[in-house]
Amino acid sequence: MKKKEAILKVATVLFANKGFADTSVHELSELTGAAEGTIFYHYKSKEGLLLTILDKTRESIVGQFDEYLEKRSFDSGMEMVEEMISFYLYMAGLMEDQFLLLHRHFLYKYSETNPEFRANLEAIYNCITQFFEQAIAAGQKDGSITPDVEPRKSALVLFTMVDGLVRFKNYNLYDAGALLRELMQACRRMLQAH
Amino acid sequence: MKKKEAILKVATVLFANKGFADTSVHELSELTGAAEGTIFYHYKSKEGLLLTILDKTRESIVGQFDEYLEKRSFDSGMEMVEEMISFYLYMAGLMEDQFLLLHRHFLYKYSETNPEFRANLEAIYNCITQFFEQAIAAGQKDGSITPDVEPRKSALVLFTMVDGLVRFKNYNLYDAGALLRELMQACRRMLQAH
DNA sequence: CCTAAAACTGAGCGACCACTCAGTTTTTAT
DNA sequence: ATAAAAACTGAGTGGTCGCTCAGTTTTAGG
Repeated sequence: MKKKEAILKVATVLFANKGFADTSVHELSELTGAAEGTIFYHYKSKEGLLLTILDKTRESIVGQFDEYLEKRSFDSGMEMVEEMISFYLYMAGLMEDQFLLLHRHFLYKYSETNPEFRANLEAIYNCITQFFEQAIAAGQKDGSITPDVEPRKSALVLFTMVDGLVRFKNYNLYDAGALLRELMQACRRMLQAH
Repeated sequence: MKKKEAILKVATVLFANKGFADTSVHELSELTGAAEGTIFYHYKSKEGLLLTILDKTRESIVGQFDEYLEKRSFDSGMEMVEEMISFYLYMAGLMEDQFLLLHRHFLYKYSETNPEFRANLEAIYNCITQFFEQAIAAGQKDGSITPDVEPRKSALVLFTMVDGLVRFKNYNLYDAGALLRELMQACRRMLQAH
């Protein structure tokens, strides 16, 4: 069971950082110490390996979000929004390769033809956006968030911002850390009741 | 000169939609009617072809932004911000393939080792973010935008949002059109003076 | 019409690709 | 200890890749 895990781990890093087509099975074999045949023994194809990685990624992300929100409680909806943004960015740092992978276009190409890819991606995005939506709806109930915004759509706009920040970091475009404070302030201004 | 252009056009579409590694020179040859040798006659390598595409993309995007902002004038900084967001999204629709290409990771991989890639990407991002920054600074002067925000960082947050929306559209994640109104409202709330 | 430059061709090359399979080693259960 | 199952191996296969190059066709100027 050692090599099976090693293959998955190394493949996650390489697929995320080098790309799917640019990572050869030969390379995976060299870096894991497993023969090429072993890779195909555990995962029937290179695409199958990618799907397994995506599966584990979904499991991990959705699991950690569920766990976090079960344990935590919040004084207000607005606080929940802020804490969720922090937690998202914390997770993106913790699972850097997986979040980088989620920004890779080949996943979305496969999901056009393979429903298993599609289902995993949808599960991840739905989980996150739904929690944002719940937070906004809760905030509108307790008065911490303005009733002028539409919860679902605002949740997507929030996600756009947070996910964009992660993309900045992953693509080495701008210093994401320096923007965190400004992003938080922007979200607060965007949602706060008067 | 006919085939040289055709190669560039077809390659732009395929690199953006299928990816760089997943597009073969053979395929480009078939779709353009040019022999494989012709492609290497005009562009010394596949990577050279990609660089030429990026070069034209930068030229086009920066050129159109400059032209737009030279011709237009705005009543306030806030209006300029709003119009720039509209124009960005308008351009992203007009040059769909080029904007999709800019979200492709292979460009950022090449830019780590090839300064010509880096320079083109920086020119594009600097152009857009600087105009956003100018708009915010102008708004702070004319009183339409709150002095509480830092122009440069807020410009990057704005860009995060707009670029994220384009990504949603390109990746077929959510209906970007339905989010436009909410995004605009979010930007206004985020920046408006009291 | 002539000629030189520019545009174009496609067979061929070595390298690499994902994947297979017949056989070996290791693990597990009895 | 033994046998069955699971894990693992790596040489081999057919195919595709980016790219070259010797030669042909088209274009442009005098």
